Amino acid sequence: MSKLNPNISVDCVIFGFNGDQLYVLLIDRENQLKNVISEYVLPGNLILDNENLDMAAERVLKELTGLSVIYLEQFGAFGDPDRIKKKEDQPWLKAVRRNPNARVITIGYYSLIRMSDYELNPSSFAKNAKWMPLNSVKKLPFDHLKILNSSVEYLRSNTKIKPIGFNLLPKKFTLNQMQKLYEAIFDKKIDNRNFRRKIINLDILDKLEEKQSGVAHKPANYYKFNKNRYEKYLKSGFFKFEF
Amino acid sequence: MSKLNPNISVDCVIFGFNGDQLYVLLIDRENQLKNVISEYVLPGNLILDNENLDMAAERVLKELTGLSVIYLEQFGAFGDPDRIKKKEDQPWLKAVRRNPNARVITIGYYSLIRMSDYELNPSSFAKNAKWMPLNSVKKLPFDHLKILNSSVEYLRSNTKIKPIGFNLLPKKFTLNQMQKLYEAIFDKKIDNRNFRRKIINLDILDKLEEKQSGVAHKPANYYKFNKNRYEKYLKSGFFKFEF
DNA sequence: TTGTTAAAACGTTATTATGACATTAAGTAA
DNA sequence: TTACTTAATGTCATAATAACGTTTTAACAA
Repeated sequence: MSKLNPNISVDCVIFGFNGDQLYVLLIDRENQLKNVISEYVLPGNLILDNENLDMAAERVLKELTGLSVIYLEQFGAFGDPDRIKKKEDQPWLKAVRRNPNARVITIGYYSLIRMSDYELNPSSFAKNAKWMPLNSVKKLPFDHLKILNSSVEYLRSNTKIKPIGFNLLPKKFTLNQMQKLYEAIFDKKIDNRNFRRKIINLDILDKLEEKQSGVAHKPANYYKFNKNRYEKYLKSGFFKFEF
Repeated sequence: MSKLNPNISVDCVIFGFNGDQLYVLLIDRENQLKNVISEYVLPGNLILDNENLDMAAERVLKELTGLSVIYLEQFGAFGDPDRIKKKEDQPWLKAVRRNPNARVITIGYYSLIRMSDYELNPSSFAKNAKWMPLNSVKKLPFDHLKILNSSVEYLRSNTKIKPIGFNLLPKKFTLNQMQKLYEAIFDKKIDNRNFRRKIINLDILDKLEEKQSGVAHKPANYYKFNKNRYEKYLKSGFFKFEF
Protein backbone atom coordinates (compact mmCIF):
# COMPACT_ATOMS: atom_id res chain seq x y z
CA MET A 1 0.00 0.00 0.00
CA SER A 2 1.41 3.34 -1.04
CA LYS A 3 1.53 6.60 0.84
CA LEU A 4 -0.02 9.90 -0.07
CA ASN A 5 2.53 12.43 -1.17
CA PRO A 6 2.01 15.41 1.13
CA ASN A 7 3.09 18.01 -1.42
CA ILE A 8 1.32 17.14 -4.64
CA SER A 9 -2.35 17.00 -5.47
CA VAL A 10 -4.54 16.84 -8.53
CA ASP A 11 -7.76 18.73 -9.11
CA CYS A 12 -10.35 17.83 -11.69
CA VAL A 13 -12.57 20.16 -13.63
CA ILE A 14 -15.35 18.11 -15.17
CA PHE A 15 -17.46 19.99 -17.65
CA GLY A 16 -20.91 18.73 -18.41
CA PHE A 17 -23.36 19.76 -21.08
CA ASN A 18 -27.09 19.29 -20.89
CA GLY A 19 -28.02 20.58 -24.32
CA ASP A 20 -28.26 24.11 -23.13
CA GLN A 21 -25.49 25.28 -20.87
CA LEU A 22 -22.19 24.16 -19.44
CA TYR A 23 -21.96 22.79 -15.93
CA VAL A 24 -19.04 21.97 -13.72
CA LEU A 25 -18.94 19.10 -11.26
CA LEU A 26 -18.28 20.11 -7.65
CA ILE A 27 -18.26 18.13 -4.44
CA ASP A 28 -19.38 19.15 -1.00
CA ARG A 29 -16.39 18.94 1.25
CA GLU A 30 -18.64 18.87 4.29
CA ASN A 31 -19.69 15.39 3.39
CA GLN A 32 -16.15 14.20 3.45
CA LEU A 33 -15.75 14.93 7.12
CA LYS A 34 -17.70 16.37 10.00
CA ASN A 35 -17.44 19.82 11.62
CA VAL A 36 -16.52 21.44 8.33
CA ILE A 37 -19.00 23.88 6.91
CA SER A 38 -20.71 22.91 3.71
CA GLU A 39 -18.89 24.21 0.71
CA TYR A 40 -18.41 23.04 -2.82
CA VAL A 41 -14.95 22.46 -4.20
CA LEU A 42 -13.35 20.91 -7.24
CA PRO A 43 -12.83 17.21 -6.74
CA GLY A 44 -9.18 16.83 -5.88
CA ASN A 45 -6.76 15.21 -3.49
CA LEU A 46 -3.16 14.31 -2.83
CA ILE A 47 -1.51 11.82 -5.15
CA LEU A 48 -0.11 8.48 -4.12
CA ASP A 49 3.61 8.07 -4.25
CA ASN A 50 3.49 5.21 -6.72
CA GLU A 51 1.01 6.51 -9.26
CA ASN A 52 1.54 8.91 -12.12
CA LEU A 53 -0.37 12.14 -12.40
CA ASP A 54 -2.90 10.92 -14.94
CA MET A 55 -3.71 7.90 -12.83
CA ALA A 56 -3.99 10.04 -9.75
CA ALA A 57 -6.52 12.30 -11.43
CA GLU A 58 -8.56 9.30 -12.52
CA ARG A 59 -8.46 7.70 -9.11
CA VAL A 60 -9.28 10.86 -7.18
CA LEU A 61 -12.17 11.67 -9.43
CA LYS A 62 -13.54 8.17 -9.09
CA GLU A 63 -13.17 8.18 -5.31
CA LEU A 64 -14.83 11.53 -4.84
CA THR A 65 -17.60 11.39 -7.40
CA GLY A 66 -17.95 7.81 -8.57
CA LEU A 67 -17.17 9.00 -12.07
CA SER A 68 -14.97 7.02 -14.42
CA VAL A 69 -13.91 9.36 -17.14
CA ILE A 70 -12.21 8.11 -20.26
CA TYR A 71 -10.07 11.08 -20.97
CA LEU A 72 -8.68 13.62 -18.55
CA GLU A 73 -6.37 16.24 -19.95
CA GLN A 74 -3.79 18.15 -17.97
CA PHE A 75 -4.11 21.89 -18.34
CA GLY A 76 -1.78 23.43 -15.78
CA ALA A 77 0.07 23.36 -12.50
CA PHE A 78 -0.81 25.70 -9.68
CA GLY A 79 1.74 26.31 -7.01
CA ASP A 80 1.40 29.55 -5.10
CA PRO A 81 2.90 28.92 -1.67
CA ASP A 82 -0.21 30.33 -0.04
CA ARG A 83 -2.80 28.71 -2.28
CA ILE A 84 -4.26 26.70 0.59
CA LYS A 85 -3.37 29.06 3.41
CA LYS A 86 -6.63 30.98 3.63
CA LYS A 87 -7.94 30.96 7.19
CA GLU A 88 -11.37 29.65 6.22
CA ASP A 89 -9.84 26.61 4.55
CA GLN A 90 -7.89 25.49 7.61
CA PRO A 91 -10.60 23.51 9.44
CA TRP A 92 -11.09 21.27 6.46
CA LEU A 93 -7.37 20.78 5.98
CA LYS A 94 -6.91 19.94 9.65
CA ALA A 95 -9.73 17.46 9.43
CA VAL A 96 -8.54 15.55 6.41
CA ARG A 97 -4.81 16.06 6.03
CA ARG A 98 -2.16 14.32 8.03
CA ASN A 99 0.05 17.37 7.51
CA PRO A 100 -2.32 20.30 7.10
CA ASN A 101 0.42 22.87 6.84
CA ALA A 102 2.38 21.26 4.05
CA ARG A 103 3.01 23.19 0.91
CA VAL A 104 0.85 21.62 -1.78
CA ILE A 105 1.00 22.26 -5.48
CA THR A 106 -1.75 20.91 -7.62
CA ILE A 107 -1.99 19.70 -11.20
CA GLY A 108 -5.21 20.58 -12.98
CA TYR A 109 -7.03 18.09 -15.19
CA TYR A 110 -10.18 18.59 -17.13
CA SER A 111 -12.67 16.55 -19.05
CA LEU A 112 -15.96 16.92 -20.84
CA ILE A 113 -18.82 14.52 -20.41
CA ARG A 114 -22.46 14.04 -21.23
CA MET A 115 -24.27 14.98 -18.05
CA SER A 116 -26.92 12.40 -18.72
CA ASP A 117 -24.34 9.62 -18.46
CA TYR A 118 -23.61 10.71 -14.97
CA GLU A 119 -27.14 11.40 -13.90
CA LEU A 120 -28.24 7.99 -15.06
CA ASN A 121 -25.57 6.09 -13.17
CA PRO A 122 -25.36 7.70 -9.78
CA SER A 123 -22.87 6.02 -7.52
CA SER A 124 -22.96 6.05 -3.76
CA PHE A 125 -20.78 9.13 -3.99
CA ALA A 126 -23.22 11.00 -6.09
CA LYS A 127 -24.92 12.60 -3.16
CA ASN A 128 -21.77 14.58 -2.47
CA ALA A 129 -21.36 15.70 -6.04
CA LYS A 130 -23.33 18.35 -7.80
CA TRP A 131 -23.49 19.92 -11.22
CA MET A 132 -23.25 23.68 -10.97
CA PRO A 133 -23.97 25.93 -13.96
CA LEU A 134 -20.59 27.24 -14.94
CA ASN A 135 -21.82 30.82 -15.09
CA SER A 136 -23.10 30.68 -11.55
CA VAL A 137 -19.82 29.73 -9.93
CA LYS A 138 -18.45 32.96 -8.55
CA LYS A 139 -16.57 31.81 -5.50
CA LEU A 140 -14.72 28.64 -4.51
CA PRO A 141 -12.42 27.70 -1.64
CA PHE A 142 -8.64 27.62 -1.99
CA ASP A 143 -7.53 28.82 -5.41
CA HIS A 144 -10.17 26.71 -7.08
CA LEU A 145 -11.78 29.64 -8.84
CA LYS A 146 -8.46 30.47 -10.45
CA ILE A 147 -8.05 26.85 -11.46
CA LEU A 148 -11.57 26.77 -12.86
CA ASN A 149 -11.08 29.96 -14.83
CA SER A 150 -7.85 28.67 -16.19
CA SER A 151 -9.53 25.49 -17.33
CA VAL A 152 -12.25 27.45 -19.09
CA GLU A 153 -9.66 29.46 -20.96
CA TYR A 154 -7.92 26.27 -21.88
CA LEU A 155 -11.16 24.71 -23.04
CA ARG A 156 -11.92 27.69 -25.24
CA SER A 157 -8.48 27.79 -26.83
CA ASN A 158 -8.70 24.13 -27.46
CA THR A 159 -12.13 24.34 -28.98
CA LYS A 160 -10.85 26.87 -31.47
CA ILE A 161 -8.29 24.49 -32.87
CA LYS A 162 -9.83 21.09 -32.31
CA PRO A 163 -13.32 19.71 -32.76
CA ILE A 164 -15.37 19.08 -29.68
CA GLY A 165 -18.49 17.24 -28.78
CA PHE A 166 -17.65 13.60 -29.04
CA ASN A 167 -17.87 13.15 -25.29
CA LEU A 168 -20.42 15.87 -24.69
CA LEU A 169 -23.18 15.28 -27.18
CA PRO A 170 -25.45 12.24 -27.40
CA LYS A 171 -24.36 9.54 -29.82
CA LYS A 172 -26.75 11.01 -32.34
CA PHE A 173 -27.52 14.67 -32.23
CA THR A 174 -28.82 17.53 -34.29
CA LEU A 175 -26.74 20.31 -35.74
CA ASN A 176 -28.57 22.75 -33.55
CA GLN A 177 -27.61 20.81 -30.45
CA MET A 178 -24.04 20.99 -31.58
CA GLN A 179 -24.32 24.68 -32.25
CA LYS A 180 -25.67 25.20 -28.76
CA LEU A 181 -22.64 23.43 -27.38
CA TYR A 182 -20.34 25.81 -29.19
CA GLU A 183 -22.45 28.74 -28.07
CA ALA A 184 -22.23 27.53 -24.49
CA ILE A 185 -18.48 27.17 -24.62
CA PHE A 186 -17.84 30.54 -26.19
CA ASP A 187 -20.75 32.15 -24.45
CA LYS A 188 -22.00 33.84 -27.59
CA LYS A 189 -24.54 33.50 -30.38
CA ILE A 190 -23.46 31.97 -33.66
CA ASP A 191 -25.05 32.44 -37.07
CA ASN A 192 -26.65 29.11 -37.84
CA ARG A 193 -26.09 29.11 -41.59
CA ASN A 194 -22.40 29.81 -41.21
CA PHE A 195 -22.07 27.33 -38.39
CA ARG A 196 -23.64 24.57 -40.41
CA ARG A 197 -21.54 25.28 -43.44
CA LYS A 198 -18.35 25.29 -41.46
CA ILE A 199 -19.04 22.11 -39.55
CA ILE A 200 -20.33 20.26 -42.58
CA ASN A 201 -17.26 21.26 -44.59
CA LEU A 202 -15.00 19.96 -41.85
CA ASP A 203 -16.46 16.63 -42.76
CA ILE A 204 -16.38 15.18 -39.29
CA LEU A 205 -20.11 14.37 -39.22
CA ASP A 206 -22.15 11.64 -40.81
CA LYS A 207 -25.75 12.49 -41.58
CA LEU A 208 -28.10 9.77 -40.40
CA GLU A 209 -31.38 8.71 -41.96
CA GLU A 210 -33.14 9.19 -38.69
CA LYS A 211 -35.01 12.35 -37.72
CA GLN A 212 -36.39 13.70 -34.52
CA SER A 213 -39.93 12.57 -33.86
CA GLY A 214 -42.73 13.77 -31.70
CA VAL A 215 -41.64 17.39 -31.79
CA ALA A 216 -44.17 20.06 -32.58
CA HIS A 217 -42.17 21.51 -35.41
CA LYS A 218 -40.06 20.43 -38.33
CA PRO A 219 -38.02 17.50 -37.08
CA ALA A 220 -34.26 17.87 -37.17
CA ASN A 221 -31.96 15.42 -38.84
CA TYR A 222 -29.69 13.41 -36.63
CA TYR A 223 -25.96 13.34 -37.14
CA LYS A 224 -23.17 11.38 -35.57
CA PHE A 225 -19.45 11.95 -35.45
CA ASN A 226 -17.27 10.21 -37.95
CA LYS A 227 -14.75 8.92 -35.46
CA ASN A 228 -11.85 8.63 -37.88
CA ARG A 229 -12.07 12.11 -39.27
CA TYR A 230 -12.85 13.55 -35.87
CA GLU A 231 -9.72 12.04 -34.42
CA LYS A 232 -7.66 13.12 -37.37
CA TYR A 233 -8.59 16.70 -36.51
CA LEU A 234 -8.04 16.06 -32.81
CA LYS A 235 -4.46 15.28 -33.63
CA SER A 236 -3.74 17.85 -36.28
CA GLY A 237 -6.08 20.63 -35.28
CA PHE A 238 -7.83 22.66 -37.94
CA PHE A 239 -5.58 25.65 -37.93
CA LYS A 240 -5.84 28.08 -40.75
CA PHE A 241 -2.59 29.84 -40.02
CA GLU A 242 -0.28 27.39 -41.67
CA PHE A 243 2.43 27.70 -44.23
CA MET B 1 15.99 30.83 4.69
CA SER B 2 13.59 28.44 3.08
CA LYS B 3 13.93 24.73 2.49
CA LEU B 4 13.95 22.85 -0.77
CA ASN B 5 10.79 20.88 -1.32
CA PRO B 6 11.94 17.30 -1.88
CA ASN B 7 9.06 16.39 -4.19
CA ILE B 8 8.73 19.22 -6.65
CA SER B 9 11.14 20.54 -9.24
CA VAL B 10 11.08 22.79 -12.26
CA ASP B 11 12.87 22.22 -15.55
CA CYS B 12 13.55 24.89 -18.11
CA VAL B 13 13.67 24.51 -21.86
CA ILE B 14 15.35 27.59 -23.28
CA PHE B 15 15.16 27.85 -27.04
CA GLY B 16 17.67 29.99 -28.84
CA PHE B 17 17.78 31.10 -32.44
CA ASN B 18 20.91 32.10 -34.31
CA GLY B 19 19.36 33.14 -37.58
CA ASP B 20 19.50 29.66 -38.95
CA GLN B 21 18.45 26.91 -36.60
CA LEU B 22 16.95 26.39 -33.18
CA TYR B 23 19.10 25.54 -30.21
CA VAL B 24 18.30 24.41 -26.72
CA LEU B 25 20.27 25.36 -23.65
CA LEU B 26 21.67 22.44 -21.66
CA ILE B 27 23.97 22.27 -18.67
CA ASP B 28 26.65 19.78 -17.85
CA ARG B 29 25.70 18.11 -14.62
CA GLU B 30 29.26 16.94 -14.13
CA ASN B 31 30.29 20.47 -13.39
CA GLN B 32 27.80 20.68 -10.62
CA LEU B 33 29.47 17.98 -8.61
CA LYS B 34 32.37 15.60 -8.81
CA ASN B 35 32.40 11.87 -9.58
CA VAL B 36 29.43 12.18 -11.88
CA ILE B 37 30.02 11.51 -15.54
CA SER B 38 29.69 14.42 -17.89
CA GLU B 39 26.24 14.64 -19.31
CA TYR B 40 24.03 17.44 -20.48
CA VAL B 41 20.62 17.96 -18.93
CA LEU B 42 17.90 20.55 -18.95
CA PRO B 43 18.55 23.18 -16.30
CA GLY B 44 16.26 22.29 -13.42
CA ASN B 45 16.12 21.79 -9.71
CA LEU B 46 13.88 21.43 -6.69
CA ILE B 47 11.72 24.38 -5.73
CA LEU B 48 11.93 26.25 -2.47
CA ASP B 49 9.01 25.89 -0.11
CA ASN B 50 8.24 29.58 -0.09
CA GLU B 51 8.42 30.43 -3.77
CA ASN B 52 5.82 29.95 -6.45
CA LEU B 53 6.49 27.87 -9.53
CA ASP B 54 7.23 30.77 -11.84
CA MET B 55 9.72 32.22 -9.41
CA ALA B 56 11.32 28.84 -8.93
CA ALA B 57 11.85 28.46 -12.67
CA GLU B 58 13.40 31.91 -12.88
CA ARG B 59 15.68 31.30 -9.93
CA VAL B 60 16.81 27.85 -10.97
CA LEU B 61 17.57 29.01 -14.49
CA LYS B 62 19.56 31.94 -13.16
CA GLU B 63 21.49 29.78 -10.72
CA LEU B 64 22.39 27.16 -13.26
CA THR B 65 23.07 29.23 -16.35
CA GLY B 66 23.38 32.85 -15.29
CA LEU B 67 20.47 33.65 -17.55
CA SER B 68 17.76 36.08 -16.55
CA VAL B 69 14.84 35.48 -18.80
CA ILE B 70 11.95 37.83 -18.99
CA TYR B 71 9.26 35.38 -19.75
CA LEU B 72 9.06 31.73 -18.87
CA GLU B 73 5.90 29.91 -19.78
CA GLN B 74 4.66 26.76 -18.13
CA PHE B 75 3.92 23.98 -20.59
CA GLY B 76 3.29 20.87 -18.54
CA ALA B 77 3.80 18.74 -15.46
CA PHE B 78 5.68 15.46 -15.59
CA GLY B 79 5.13 13.00 -12.84
CA ASP B 80 5.84 9.39 -13.69
CA PRO B 81 6.84 7.70 -10.41
CA ASP B 82 9.95 6.32 -12.07
CA ARG B 83 10.98 9.37 -14.04
CA ILE B 84 14.24 9.72 -12.10
CA LYS B 85 14.70 6.08 -11.20
CA LYS B 86 17.00 5.04 -14.04
CA LYS B 87 20.12 3.39 -12.71
CA GLU B 88 22.50 5.67 -14.57
CA ASP B 89 20.94 8.74 -13.01
CA GLN B 90 21.44 7.58 -9.44
CA PRO B 91 25.05 8.72 -8.86
CA TRP B 92 24.13 12.28 -9.69
CA LEU B 93 21.04 12.18 -7.51
CA LYS B 94 23.01 10.76 -4.60
CA ALA B 95 25.60 13.45 -5.04
CA VAL B 96 23.27 16.43 -5.09
CA ARG B 97 20.03 15.47 -3.39
CA ARG B 98 19.48 15.27 0.31
CA ASN B 99 16.84 12.64 -0.37
CA PRO B 100 17.85 10.94 -3.62
CA ASN B 101 15.01 8.44 -3.54
CA ALA B 102 12.18 10.88 -3.14
CA ARG B 103 9.44 10.91 -5.70
CA VAL B 104 9.87 14.13 -7.69
CA ILE B 105 7.43 15.60 -10.15
CA THR B 106 8.61 18.43 -12.31
CA ILE B 107 6.93 21.41 -13.89
CA GLY B 108 8.22 22.34 -17.33
CA TYR B 109 8.84 25.93 -18.37
CA TYR B 110 10.06 27.23 -21.67
CA SER B 111 11.30 30.44 -23.14
CA LEU B 112 12.74 31.78 -26.35
CA ILE B 113 15.73 34.06 -26.49
CA ARG B 114 18.19 35.62 -28.88
CA MET B 115 21.27 33.50 -28.58
CA SER B 116 23.47 36.51 -29.12
CA ASP B 117 22.17 38.09 -25.93
CA TYR B 118 23.45 35.16 -24.00
CA GLU B 119 26.68 34.71 -25.83
CA LEU B 120 27.57 38.34 -25.36
CA ASN B 121 27.00 38.31 -21.62
CA PRO B 122 28.49 35.11 -20.36
CA SER B 123 28.24 34.77 -16.63
CA SER B 124 30.50 32.69 -14.47
CA PHE B 125 28.04 29.87 -15.01
CA ALA B 126 28.34 29.97 -18.73
CA LYS B 127 31.07 27.39 -18.84
CA ASN B 128 28.60 24.78 -17.63
CA ALA B 129 25.95 25.75 -20.13
CA LYS B 130 25.90 24.95 -23.80
CA TRP B 131 23.68 25.59 -26.75
CA MET B 132 22.85 22.36 -28.52
CA PRO B 133 21.20 22.30 -31.94
CA LEU B 134 17.69 21.09 -31.25
CA ASN B 135 17.83 18.53 -34.02
CA SER B 136 20.96 16.95 -32.61
CA VAL B 137 19.53 16.18 -29.18
CA LYS B 138 18.61 12.52 -29.33
CA LYS B 139 19.18 11.41 -25.77
CA LEU B 140 19.00 13.06 -22.37
CA PRO B 141 19.09 11.79 -18.79
CA PHE B 142 15.94 11.28 -16.71
CA ASP B 143 12.80 11.96 -18.74
CA HIS B 144 14.31 15.12 -20.15
CA LEU B 145 13.93 14.04 -23.74
CA LYS B 146 10.22 13.57 -23.18
CA ILE B 147 10.05 16.99 -21.56
CA LEU B 148 11.98 18.54 -24.41
CA ASN B 149 9.78 16.93 -27.04
CA SER B 150 6.72 18.06 -25.22
CA SER B 151 8.01 21.62 -25.16
CA VAL B 152 8.70 21.54 -28.88
CA GLU B 153 5.17 20.40 -29.56
CA TYR B 154 3.91 23.15 -27.33
CA LEU B 155 6.08 25.71 -29.09
CA ARG B 156 4.75 24.64 -32.46
CA SER B 157 1.12 24.73 -31.43
CA ASN B 158 1.66 28.11 -29.94
CA THR B 159 3.41 29.45 -32.99
CA LYS B 160 0.43 28.49 -35.09
CA ILE B 161 -1.90 30.67 -33.10
CA LYS B 162 0.33 33.44 -31.83
CA PRO B 163 3.07 35.50 -33.42
CA ILE B 164 6.62 34.74 -32.45
CA GLY B 165 9.97 36.37 -32.78
CA PHE B 166 9.90 39.32 -30.45
CA ASN B 167 12.38 37.66 -28.10
CA LEU B 168 14.16 35.63 -30.73
CA LEU B 169 14.98 38.01 -33.54
CA PRO B 170 17.23 41.05 -33.36
CA LYS B 171 15.50 44.37 -32.71
CA LYS B 172 15.56 45.02 -36.42
CA PHE B 173 15.49 42.14 -38.79
CA THR B 174 14.69 41.20 -42.36
CA LEU B 175 11.63 39.32 -43.49
CA ASN B 176 13.85 36.50 -44.61
CA GLN B 177 15.34 36.20 -41.14
CA MET B 178 11.86 35.96 -39.79
CA GLN B 179 10.92 33.39 -42.35
CA LYS B 180 13.93 31.33 -41.36
CA LEU B 181 12.76 31.40 -37.78
CA TYR B 182 9.39 30.00 -38.80
CA GLU B 183 11.08 27.43 -40.97
CA ALA B 184 13.30 26.41 -38.05
CA ILE B 185 10.36 26.04 -35.70
CA PHE B 186 8.23 24.03 -38.10
CA ASP B 187 11.20 22.34 -39.65
CA LYS B 188 9.98 22.92 -43.17
CA LYS B 189 10.37 25.23 -46.15
CA ILE B 190 7.93 28.07 -46.63
CA ASP B 191 7.06 29.86 -49.86
CA ASN B 192 8.56 33.31 -49.49
CA ARG B 193 5.87 35.25 -51.35
CA ASN B 194 3.10 33.71 -49.32
CA PHE B 195 5.01 34.14 -46.09
CA ARG B 196 5.61 37.79 -46.73
CA ARG B 197 2.03 38.47 -47.64
CA LYS B 198 0.71 36.70 -44.59
CA ILE B 199 3.03 38.37 -42.14
CA ILE B 200 2.61 41.80 -43.69
CA ASN B 201 -1.16 41.46 -43.61
CA LEU B 202 -1.03 40.56 -39.94
CA ASP B 203 0.24 44.08 -39.53
CA ILE B 204 2.54 43.35 -36.63
CA LEU B 205 5.63 44.71 -38.36
CA ASP B 206 6.85 48.22 -39.04
CA LYS B 207 9.02 48.66 -42.09
CA LEU B 208 12.12 50.71 -41.32
CA GLU B 209 13.97 53.09 -43.62
CA GLU B 210 17.18 51.23 -43.01
CA LYS B 211 18.54 48.52 -45.24
CA GLN B 212 21.22 45.93 -44.93
CA SER B 213 24.62 47.17 -46.04
CA GLY B 214 27.83 45.52 -47.08
CA VAL B 215 26.14 42.48 -48.50
CA ALA B 216 27.08 41.32 -51.98
CA HIS B 217 23.54 41.31 -53.23
CA LYS B 218 20.38 43.33 -53.07
CA PRO B 219 20.18 44.58 -49.49
CA ALA B 220 17.12 43.57 -47.49
CA ASN B 221 14.86 46.03 -45.78
CA TYR B 222 14.85 46.00 -42.01
CA TYR B 223 11.65 45.61 -40.06
CA LYS B 224 10.80 45.79 -36.40
CA PHE B 225 7.87 44.51 -34.43
CA ASN B 226 5.02 46.85 -33.67
CA LYS B 227 4.80 46.03 -30.00
CA ASN B 228 1.16 47.02 -29.57
CA ARG B 229 -0.21 44.99 -32.41
CA TYR B 230 2.12 42.12 -31.64
CA GLU B 231 0.86 41.93 -28.10
CA LYS B 232 -2.72 42.25 -29.20
CA TYR B 233 -2.24 39.06 -31.18
CA LEU B 234 -0.34 37.44 -28.32
CA LYS B 235 -3.47 37.83 -26.24
CA SER B 236 -6.13 37.05 -28.79
CA GLY B 237 -4.31 34.71 -31.11
CA PHE B 238 -4.94 34.85 -34.83
CA PHE B 239 -7.29 31.96 -35.11
CA LYS B 240 -9.23 31.57 -38.25
CA PHE B 241 -11.71 29.08 -36.89
CA GLU B 242 -14.00 31.52 -35.19
CA PHE B 243 -17.72 32.07 -35.32
C1' DT C 1 32.86 49.77 -67.00
C1' DT C 2 31.00 45.76 -67.54
C1' DG C 3 29.60 41.29 -66.32
C1' DT C 4 28.74 38.01 -62.64
C1' DT C 5 26.78 36.59 -58.50
C1' DA C 6 23.44 36.25 -54.78
C1' DA C 7 19.74 37.22 -52.25
C1' DA C 8 15.57 40.46 -52.05
C1' DA C 9 11.36 41.82 -53.68
C1' DC C 10 7.42 41.46 -56.09
C1' DG C 11 2.22 39.95 -58.71
C1' DT C 12 -1.28 36.99 -60.75
C1' DT C 13 -4.63 33.66 -60.95
C1' DA C 14 -7.71 30.11 -59.69
C1' DT C 15 -9.75 28.29 -55.70
C1' DT C 16 -11.65 28.24 -51.24
C1' DA C 17 -13.36 30.37 -46.90
C1' DT C 18 -15.73 33.96 -44.76
C1' DG C 19 -19.44 37.07 -42.87
C1' DA C 20 -23.73 39.09 -43.35
C1' DC C 21 -28.28 38.43 -44.22
C1' DA C 22 -34.10 36.37 -44.72
C1' DT C 23 -37.17 32.91 -46.32
C1' DT C 24 -39.25 28.43 -46.79
C1' DA C 25 -40.18 23.64 -44.94
C1' DA C 26 -42.09 20.20 -41.95
C1' DG C 27 -44.08 18.67 -38.42
C1' DT C 28 -47.69 19.07 -34.01
C1' DA C 29 -51.51 21.10 -31.65
C1' DA C 30 -55.51 23.68 -31.36
C1' DT D 1 -57.21 24.81 -41.58
C1' DT D 2 -54.61 27.58 -39.24
C1' DA D 3 -51.19 28.84 -35.99
C1' DC D 4 -46.98 27.75 -34.05
C1' DT D 5 -42.26 26.35 -33.64
C1' DT D 6 -37.91 25.04 -34.88
C1' DA D 7 -35.10 23.12 -39.00
C1' DA D 8 -33.08 23.95 -43.14
C1' DT D 9 -31.43 26.34 -46.88
C1' DG D 10 -28.74 30.13 -50.66
C1' DT D 11 -26.42 34.26 -52.33
C1' DC D 12 -23.19 37.63 -52.76
C1' DA D 13 -19.37 40.46 -51.91
C1' DT D 14 -15.03 40.14 -49.77
C1' DA D 15 -10.93 37.99 -47.94
C1' DA D 16 -7.56 34.29 -47.63
C1' DT D 17 -5.08 30.74 -49.71
C1' DA D 18 -1.74 27.94 -52.57
C1' DA D 19 1.02 27.60 -56.42
C1' DC D 20 4.13 29.61 -59.34
C1' DG D 21 8.99 32.79 -62.00
C1' DT D 22 10.94 37.07 -62.91
C1' DT D 23 13.09 41.36 -61.95
C1' DT D 24 15.85 44.27 -58.85
C1' DT D 25 19.80 45.82 -56.33
C1' DA D 26 23.86 45.78 -54.47
C1' DA D 27 29.03 44.04 -54.20
C1' DC D 28 32.76 42.30 -56.39
C1' DA D 29 35.90 40.65 -59.97
C1' DA D 30 37.69 40.95 -64.42
